[in-house]
Amino acid sequence: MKTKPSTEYVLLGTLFSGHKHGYEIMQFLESTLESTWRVSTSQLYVLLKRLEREGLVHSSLKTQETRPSRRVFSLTPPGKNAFLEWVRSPTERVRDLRIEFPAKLFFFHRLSLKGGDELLSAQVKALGGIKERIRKRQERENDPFKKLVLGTKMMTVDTWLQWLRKQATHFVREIYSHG
Amino acid sequence: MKTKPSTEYVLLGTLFSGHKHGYEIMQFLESTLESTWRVSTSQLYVLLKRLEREGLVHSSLKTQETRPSRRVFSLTPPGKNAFLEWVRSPTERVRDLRIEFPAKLFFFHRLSLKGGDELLSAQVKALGGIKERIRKRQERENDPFKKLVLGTKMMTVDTWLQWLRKQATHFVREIYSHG
DNA sequence: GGATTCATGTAAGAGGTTACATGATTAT
DNA sequence: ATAATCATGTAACCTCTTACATGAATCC
Repeated sequence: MKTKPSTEYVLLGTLFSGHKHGYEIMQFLESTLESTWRVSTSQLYVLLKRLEREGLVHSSLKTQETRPSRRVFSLTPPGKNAFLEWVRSPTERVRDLRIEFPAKLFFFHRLSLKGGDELLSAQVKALGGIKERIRKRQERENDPFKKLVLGTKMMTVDTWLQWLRKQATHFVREIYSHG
Repeated sequence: MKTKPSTEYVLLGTLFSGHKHGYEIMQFLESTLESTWRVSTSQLYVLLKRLEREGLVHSSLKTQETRPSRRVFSLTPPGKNAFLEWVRSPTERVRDLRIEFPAKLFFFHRLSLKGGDELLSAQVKALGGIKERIRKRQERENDPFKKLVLGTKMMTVDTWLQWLRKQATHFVREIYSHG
């Protein structure tokens, strides 16, 4: 099965705690995820339409007296599953960690989901595998430029590993102590 | 003036040392920049066409006896300038550093360009400015999730600063000691 | 009276990917 | 014989961005 762009999972996540209409989703994202995850309004409606076509989301029109009608969206059971699977899986590519992993932690926090520790250790394990592959390539690489590039990759992975073990772990622990 | 996607500058860079035809550019990128910068063959020809339309590159057909004709590309003076300006400018967005900055260093190395130290210090300065802005936002941020995200940004900037001051500097110095 | 908020969308374009098309030549 | 190399391209599709369109209601 083809993996979806993560923005769609973020939209599913915003509907996890209950139905919302498009404009409401937009405001929610702006106020909570803010600079972490911006979706243009036009793109938002396109994605919602797609999610509905795929059966992950269901919508109905609610007319209002003094305001334009709202299209209210809610998660279907497959949509709920798709989100849960996404939010519990570690991010595979290092370049995607920057925005995707914090978003996952956000939902663990916001929705008081269980399994934050499992996600963390799964992510650490995934990065460990990547690190090992980089190390092996570094060993048999002679070209100084390619060594330099592999060095930046190794550096990035190591930095994320440290972050996962300290800041992210600390953040996840706080979810349960306060929630 | 609208900035071009950096792949186009990389193509200009491959022509800096002399004319090449499309297939040759492809092989050059595969063997030298390898995993750092991959362009699909179809996209390569599209980009070359665009660069010619914009006057940064000039081409002519060379027929061969036993092989298909080649379209040979070379830099025009504006193309040369555009490349030099790009390669000497620091990367503005942190997320672009990963692939763009090593590519710039690659060309400094490969083409024995002068001003590597200047690029390094300009990049350090640019990151310093970004770091300062993150620091200020961190100070007045209270939301724990947003603090966490700002933390990842700060971490990334710091890691790159360290890399620039050590590995990158070392690499640039070696250009001149060996070249 | 003018800007912002509410509320939803379409259209055009930028940048990229994968698949497809062609066809001779050389290496295994 | 068959696979890989040489050499150039088109077509379809995906994701996202920016601009445009509409129109009442409410805030300043």
